[in-house]
Amino acid sequence: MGVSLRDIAERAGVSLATVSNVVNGYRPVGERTRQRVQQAVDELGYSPNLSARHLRRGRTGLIALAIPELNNPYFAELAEIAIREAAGLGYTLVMENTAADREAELLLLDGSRRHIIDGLIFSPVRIGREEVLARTADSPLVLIGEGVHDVPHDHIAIDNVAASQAAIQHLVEIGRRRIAFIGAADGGDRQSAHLRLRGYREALAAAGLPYRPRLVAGTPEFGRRDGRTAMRDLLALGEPPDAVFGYNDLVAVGALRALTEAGHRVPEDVAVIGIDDIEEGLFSTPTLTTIAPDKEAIGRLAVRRLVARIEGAEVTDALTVQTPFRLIRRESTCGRRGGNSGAVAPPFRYRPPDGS
Amino acid sequence: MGVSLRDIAERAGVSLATVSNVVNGYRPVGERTRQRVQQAVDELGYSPNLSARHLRRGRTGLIALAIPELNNPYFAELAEIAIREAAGLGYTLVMENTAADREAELLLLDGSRRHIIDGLIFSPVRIGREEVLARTADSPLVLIGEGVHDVPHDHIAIDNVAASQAAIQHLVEIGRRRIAFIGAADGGDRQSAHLRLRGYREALAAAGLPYRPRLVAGTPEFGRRDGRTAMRDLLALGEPPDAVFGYNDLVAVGALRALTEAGHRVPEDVAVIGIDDIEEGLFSTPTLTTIAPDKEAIGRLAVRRLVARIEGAEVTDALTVQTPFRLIRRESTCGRRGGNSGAVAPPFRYRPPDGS
DNA sequence: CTGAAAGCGCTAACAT
DNA sequence: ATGTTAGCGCTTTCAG
Repeated sequence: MGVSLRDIAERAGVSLATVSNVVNGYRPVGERTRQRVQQAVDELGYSPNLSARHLRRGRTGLIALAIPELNNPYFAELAEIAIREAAGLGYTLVMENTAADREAELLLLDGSRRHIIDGLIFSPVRIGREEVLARTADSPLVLIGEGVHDVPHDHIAIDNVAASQAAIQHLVEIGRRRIAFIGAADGGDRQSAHLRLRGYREALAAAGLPYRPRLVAGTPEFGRRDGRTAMRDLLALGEPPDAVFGYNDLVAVGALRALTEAGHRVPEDVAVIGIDDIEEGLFSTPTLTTIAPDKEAIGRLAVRRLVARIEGAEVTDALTVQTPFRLIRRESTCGRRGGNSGAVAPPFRYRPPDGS
Repeated sequence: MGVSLRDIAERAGVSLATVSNVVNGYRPVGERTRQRVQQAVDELGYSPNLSARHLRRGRTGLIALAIPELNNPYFAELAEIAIREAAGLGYTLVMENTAADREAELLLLDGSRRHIIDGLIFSPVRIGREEVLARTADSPLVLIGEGVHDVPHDHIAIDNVAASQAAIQHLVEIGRRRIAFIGAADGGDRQSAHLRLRGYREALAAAGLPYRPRLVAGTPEFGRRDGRTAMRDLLALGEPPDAVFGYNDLVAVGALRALTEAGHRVPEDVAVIGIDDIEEGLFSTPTLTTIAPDKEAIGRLAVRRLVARIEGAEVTDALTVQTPFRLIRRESTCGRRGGNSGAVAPPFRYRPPDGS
């Protein structure tokens, strides 16, 4: 094994506790003593054994971020932010991919892994309020996304209904009337798909447009392939749509591809919009108009709330934060070519998050 | 705290050691005893405290995967595979994003984090052989990618020179003569960029084509933006190229975008090929021809080798494995439209990896 | 086949 | 300001 506190203590001629205090700064230490200890630490190359520390403290220093699709760039970007934030606070973040699987989600809530992590940031899609309430593990839980509401845990998400409305409103403003939605949850269990569908319907109503069920396409999952397949089906309709709202950017990219393959012009024949603002949408042909959530805010806030809870801030009630989003207009709805960065509209709606 | 071995032991009226043996199966246990213990475990809901186990065993059950760009879908896909494989072997994988930063890479090799992980899978890009040899940490290390060679560690990678050659050869076969390369390492420290450049040069020579330094574009990093910028520069040349080989798919996608913006047709005017086979290339317009490494093999092998070392297989020498790759022809070099999955060429070169 | 007991390295309560 | 000491929960000899 490596160098332990005891080795340092002997070398420096002091007690274990003193070394610990020099290393961690729990208690003040005399200047001369500190120097002797520091020297020993440097010479022997000490670094603490985390297993021991964690055993003693009852914490592991690990937090988990559980997401339904690691392959979705949106989550990859979110993960990157969260990892950075966690590291800054002295925690190591491990990623758990539930693959949108119900069993995996249940296991995460109460499985044996729970003993290895101090807290969990969770984006559930296949379980509901009941399951979260039934959880027995007592480590802090922060929810992200719209999967579950009204549970006694911190919760961070954008307002999906409002986001959808913003998307549809934009399509209406550029003169579209037959607006399709791709990515309604087929199985019926992805809450955010329902909310985005609701926003779609409400925005249509507000614009005085009829709701046509045939223009709503369900998808088994929410990747590029799903978007492409659904778009093909939509095109097979007698009268195809003149605009498409994708559940997310991945679905929208798939729709884009199907349209191109079928020889339709975007946005002239069909306009396309998504949600997530993944970098890919800035480079697709045409570039993709999107609703951009504030990933930075979501990732950082989630980690900060979680760490605050872990470190004992039981004071506040569970709080729900709506993070801001904005509409980014690009070629897929505007028809401009050659722009190298989508024009940024002023925030459609901005609710400044409550700092941790 | 939770339920401990002691709780179970008391409940079942046996000793600690027996419970441990029932739970872990280290030693045989009498049938009746085992049942009593099992019952207690079920009733009380025991699951082992990993910190304690790790302290005792001197291992943490954590392995790290350190990559230079989490945002690159290639690495995200690789990570997903590795996480799955690690979980199957009873390990938790944590991701470390070095962001291609030299300091971050050095820290990983010898920093304090090393005490928290049992082993490291590392894709270095800014450090070289010397630094790896100078490493003092003694936990197992598996290298992936071409960053560092000839060190006493297991190493898994594709043959970058051969991969480049395959790419160039393909471009030559479809009649291209002015072939550019985007993604030479500007700073000069990304080894794989050098190797891919070498393959490019050798393949040009083999085809009897001249090497034109002006057709080689360096990039500061290797993302979509870099590809786009470099492509623009290339187009500003008096006589632009008729084909482009991107360091990776991301760079190629950026080049694709620059070409489209500038009004060039792909592949008629300029053919484009990349390396990595990210899903995005299957949905871009045009779809992207690419050299596809066997990510599944790389990810699984890396984890398996590492775990084998951790668990004491000191027997074999460090082994270097070349994983297979293949050329996938899509629209960006073939001009076919409407195909929904790129035609798959037979493997250009296949070296079956040595199973762990 | 089962039990008793010695720590793994660290922190924190209690002394001095 | 510093030292002593009792465990955290587990694995693993060594005895029976």
